[in-house]
Amino acid sequence: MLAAGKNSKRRATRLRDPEYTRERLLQAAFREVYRSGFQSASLDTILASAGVTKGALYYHFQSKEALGYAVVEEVIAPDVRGTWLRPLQSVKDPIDALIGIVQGISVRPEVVRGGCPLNNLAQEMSPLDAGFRKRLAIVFHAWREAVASVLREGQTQGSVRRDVEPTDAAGLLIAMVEGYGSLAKNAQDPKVMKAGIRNIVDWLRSLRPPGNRKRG
Amino acid sequence: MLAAGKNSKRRATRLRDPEYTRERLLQAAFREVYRSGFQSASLDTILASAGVTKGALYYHFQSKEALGYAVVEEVIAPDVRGTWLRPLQSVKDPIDALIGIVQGISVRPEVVRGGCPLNNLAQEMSPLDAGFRKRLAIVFHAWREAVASVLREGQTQGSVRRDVEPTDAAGLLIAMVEGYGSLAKNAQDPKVMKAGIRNIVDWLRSLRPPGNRKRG
DNA sequence: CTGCCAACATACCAACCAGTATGTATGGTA
DNA sequence: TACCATACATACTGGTTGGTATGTTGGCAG
Repeated sequence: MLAAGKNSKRRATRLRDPEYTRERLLQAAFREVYRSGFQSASLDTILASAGVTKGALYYHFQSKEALGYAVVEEVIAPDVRGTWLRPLQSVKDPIDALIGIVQGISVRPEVVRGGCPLNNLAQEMSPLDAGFRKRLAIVFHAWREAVASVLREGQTQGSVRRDVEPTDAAGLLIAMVEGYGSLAKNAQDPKVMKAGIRNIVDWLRSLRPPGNRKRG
Repeated sequence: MLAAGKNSKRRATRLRDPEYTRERLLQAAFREVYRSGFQSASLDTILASAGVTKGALYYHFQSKEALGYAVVEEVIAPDVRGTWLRPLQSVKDPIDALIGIVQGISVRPEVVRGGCPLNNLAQEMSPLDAGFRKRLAIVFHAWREAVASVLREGQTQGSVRRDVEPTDAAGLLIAMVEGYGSLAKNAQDPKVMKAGIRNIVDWLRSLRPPGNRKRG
C-alpha cells in the first residue's frame, strides 16, 4: 500500500512504532495550538498535520484535553527548561548569564508573530481549565525560581546588588519578557522585540552593584 | 405579548430602540469574548447574554467579525482611554500621575483572573486576523504615546530624568503592566498583581531625577 | 502455520457553529 | 385607514466539532 515501504530498511518499523506516532501527535498538536490556540485547534487539523488518523490519537490520548496537557508537560515545559533552566546551572556571573539568555531570544519574524507558547496557552486557558492552569503554573514557577536562585547566588558572591529581592526581580524579568513578547506579537514586528530586549538588558545591568559595572 | 409593556411608560420605546439593542449586543459580546476568547465565544451565547435574537444581531452587524471589531473600537478602546489617556491630560507631576494610575489597577479576583481585555484579544487575534491586529495596535500606540508624552513634558519641567528615552520607557511600562497581568492571570492570584504593581511603582520612582526623589 | 493483541484506520454520530431566509410586529407617514 | 420601512424574531441550513464504534493490519508467541 505504501510505496515508501518498498525500499525502506529498518525504518519501516517506524510505521508501527507507537512512541514515534505519539511524538508526531505531540509535535503536530503543539504546532496547531501555537498557531490558533487550543480551543480553535481542531483535531482534524492536528491529525492532518501529524499524518495520522483519529484512531491513533484516541489510542494514545483519552481526549483533546489530555493531548493538550501532554503538550504542556512534554513539549512546552522541556523547552523552557532548555532555554532558561539549563543555561542557569552553575554559571559564574548570573547577570551575564541572564543577559545572554535574553539576547538569545529569537527575533525571527515568525517567532515574534507567534509569541511565547507558554504565555499563549496561559492567557487562553488559565481562566477556563484548572488542569492547564496548574501545569502552566508549574512551568512559570520553575522559571522564576531558577532566575531567583542565580540572583541569590550572585548576591552571596557579590555580583548582584544586595538590596535586590531575588524573587521579585525574577518575577519582574519574566513579566518584562512576556510583556514585550505580547507587544511584539501584536505589532507583528521584530523591531519591537529587539527594543524590548535592549531595555531588559539595561535593567539587568542595573542589578549589578555600583562599582562592579562591566562595559556600560 | 410582553407583560412588562403594560405599566412601562416611555421606557417601553426601548423595546424597539436600535441604539439600545446595539449597545446591549456590544456589552454582551465583550463579556463573552472576555470570558472565553473571540473564537470560542459563540453567537448563541452572546445573544442569550444580550437577551436578543440572531435577527437583531445580523441587523446591526454584518458578521461575527464585524461585531468583534466594534467591541475593540467601542468598548475596549474607550476603556483604555478612560483609564490611561484622560488621567494623563494636564498633570503637574507625570510620575505621580503614572503611579496613581498603576496603583489604581484593579486587583479584584475576578478582574485578575480575567486579565486585560486588550491584551487578551491581542494575544488571540493578532496573528490570525489583520483587522483585529490593526485596531488593537492603534489602541496600544495611543496608550504608549500618551505615556511617552507626559514623560517628555516631565523632562522639560525637570520632574523626569533626562537620560530616559520617553518612548522606550513608555513601552517598558506597558510591557510590565501586561506582563504582570499575564502572570497574575495564570496564577489566578491578586497577590501576584499586587507585587507587580509595587515593582512597577518602584521602577516609576527611579525615573525621577536624583535629588528630586519624593518619599522613598 | 495459527491465534491474538497492540496499534492503528475508517465510518459514523449528535451537538454545535456562523450565517441565511423568511416571517412579523411596530411606529410613523400619506 | 392603508401603507411601509424599520427593527427585529423564528426557523432552518450546510459545514464542522470532539468523540465513538467498529473494522483491519502487522508482528510475535506458541
